[in-house]
Amino acid sequence: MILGLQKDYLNLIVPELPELLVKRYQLLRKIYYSAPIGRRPLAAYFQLGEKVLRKEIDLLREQGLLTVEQQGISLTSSGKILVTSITPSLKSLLGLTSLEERLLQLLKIKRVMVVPGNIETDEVVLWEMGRAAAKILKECLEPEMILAISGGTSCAAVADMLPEGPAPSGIEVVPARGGLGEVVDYQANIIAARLAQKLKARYRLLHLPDSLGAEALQIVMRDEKIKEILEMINSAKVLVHGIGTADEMARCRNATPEEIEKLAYKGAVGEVFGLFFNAQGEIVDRIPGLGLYLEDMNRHVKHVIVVAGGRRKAEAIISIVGNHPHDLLVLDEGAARRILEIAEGGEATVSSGE
Amino acid sequence: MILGLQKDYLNLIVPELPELLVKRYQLLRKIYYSAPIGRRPLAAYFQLGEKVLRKEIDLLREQGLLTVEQQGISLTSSGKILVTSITPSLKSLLGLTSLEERLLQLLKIKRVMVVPGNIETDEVVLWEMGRAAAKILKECLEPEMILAISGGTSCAAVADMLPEGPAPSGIEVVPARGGLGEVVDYQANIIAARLAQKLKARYRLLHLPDSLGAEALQIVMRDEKIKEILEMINSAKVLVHGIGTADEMARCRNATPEEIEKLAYKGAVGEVFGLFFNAQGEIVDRIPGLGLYLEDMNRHVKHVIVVAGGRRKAEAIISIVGNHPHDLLVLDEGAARRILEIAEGGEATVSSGE
DNA sequence: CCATGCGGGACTTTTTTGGACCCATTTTTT
DNA sequence: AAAAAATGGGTCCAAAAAAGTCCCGCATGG
Repeated sequence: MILGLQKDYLNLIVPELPELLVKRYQLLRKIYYSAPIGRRPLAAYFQLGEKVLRKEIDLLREQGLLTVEQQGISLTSSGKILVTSITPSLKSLLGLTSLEERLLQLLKIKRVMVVPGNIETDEVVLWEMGRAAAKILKECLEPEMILAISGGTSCAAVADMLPEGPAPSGIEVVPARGGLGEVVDYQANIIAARLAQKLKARYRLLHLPDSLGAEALQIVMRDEKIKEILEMINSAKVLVHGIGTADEMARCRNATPEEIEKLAYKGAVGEVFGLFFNAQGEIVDRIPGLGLYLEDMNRHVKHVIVVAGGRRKAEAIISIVGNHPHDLLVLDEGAARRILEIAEGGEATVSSGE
Repeated sequence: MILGLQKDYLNLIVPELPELLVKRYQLLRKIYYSAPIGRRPLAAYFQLGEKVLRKEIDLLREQGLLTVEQQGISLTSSGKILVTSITPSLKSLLGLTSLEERLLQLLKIKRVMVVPGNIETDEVVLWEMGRAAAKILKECLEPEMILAISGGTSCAAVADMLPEGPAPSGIEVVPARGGLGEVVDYQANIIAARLAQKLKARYRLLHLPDSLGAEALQIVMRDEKIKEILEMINSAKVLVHGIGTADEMARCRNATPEEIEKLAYKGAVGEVFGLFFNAQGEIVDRIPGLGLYLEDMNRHVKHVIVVAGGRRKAEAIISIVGNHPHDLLVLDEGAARRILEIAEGGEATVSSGE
């Protein structure tokens, strides 16, 4: 057996380190986002016994990382600094850095960022992903840029976690797509507005009337204001979007059983902008609506930031990110590990339903 | 509280890490040097219960770091690699690296190396120090060099731990000093011979007859062979020596109680080459004998490697190393911490007898 | 050939852990 | 203003894990 990096030594000689580390890191992270929070809700959140959690809290309090007062548990300034600063070393210690490298060459993208944890079992991972993506987003911003953002909880997290502060001037934010009767699209508008507020930028929304017939779209498109926004969307320089799994998207738009079966037959695994992709990254179906055209996007866009988390999103991420030249992927550890499991088992093809 | 380096985060969030780490590291290190060794002698060595030690052994075995067979416990190849490779990261994790930096500027020397552990409670630390010093020594070697080495267990360890292998040609090894009726000087000769053998180099010894009168020294010095060796010693380019505490040296040479009292009165704290130094680094007494002259040494020598370990050697090290431009100091964690304790308590003066 | 020391297992005692409460107090809600 | 809920802290007790002790079969080395 050949020993690798320095960090691996630690895991060999103190194998209980990762467990201790992630347990306490998760704890601190949760408190960071939920402070002040009581012992009982915390224990319930992590499904731990009350005494077990109390012991951890006592330990961390003795380390000066948190204070426990009548109104609940909060982080001290040291604790806050730790939670925000430890991530890089934690990542390399947990092997997430090497995970990132493997993803980078597997998906052939320019940059990837794996956030520790699994969004499906720890909701703060969503905020962490949002924070990571927001940080990247800020780096991409330039004056007079048009920024398109889509809907979904992931994108909402990006907007939420973006720190309010100075930003390049003249930026305009638009939703990436206006759909028909979709809650998600409604959120896209809200998210765009919120993002613009954080960036102190202007924004334009794309409101389409509910339950519009597909043929009526042609008429709506002739509207000057709609046309203008559509042009803005398609000349966006930065695009932020999440990724949906095909089945969830179908269920969410109240599809009939036949429609769902049809989607499955076509091999749809992922959805983005109302477009359904199969495992090979080909479009196999679309939800009627207006917004981004993929061809235009590939021509004009400068940065595409994809945010997605959770093991069940793995196939969709492979399908979409692996087959399009996206700039940057922010995902969680759960999705990352699952992606590599799938890739190592059957090279980017959908298989092993777990 | 301001958080410092990355490593410190780990110690904050997993405060039990150092304990686990050093316990297992010491264990592996001991096995490394004593393999194959049984469970019971190991438990006795570390003063642990048999069951406690067994648990650690089981854990390390499951990690593939050691094998336990009928004839005892040994390290696997992974274990050996780990013990020899983990030292740097271990040192920075235990704060030894910052200890080194503080020593560097306190003693105003060029290079310092702190070996984890305390020689007084763990004898393998002596071998580790020897190995560290031997490594440095190898770096210093050049062809046609004269190498002087003194006596003592520390220097013996250096010679013992030096790996047999190719070395620059034409090197000659001499003992740094020939004393009168000293066991230590006898060792110096042996150590020089052993070192030369490891380096495949020539060596010259300085044998002086026992219990020679001080006045007889003058006569002996006129001997051609003795003179020749003395010249070699005083033109040595590399010098390796240990450090003795004044009281131990006095006791070891069977000094009378009056002599010991006299030494204490003069403020002697450390000894090297038969010269006694007070806390200010001044020579206050000397054991009759032949060998290195300090003045000559300072003029010709290129590298001086000092090896010393143990908390009780701290004062002596401060006295001697802190007041002479020695090149390199190899010491153990015990001595290092004690030195800084003393220095912080009373700035390089002898105080706080613990 | 025997004595010594080895690892491994079994048994018992001790310590630690973990779960379920209750309590006084503060904060929030009504 | 009063009641309701949530806070941290403390206690009791069962369960589990840890640790000390002893014994056994076996290889090795004198």
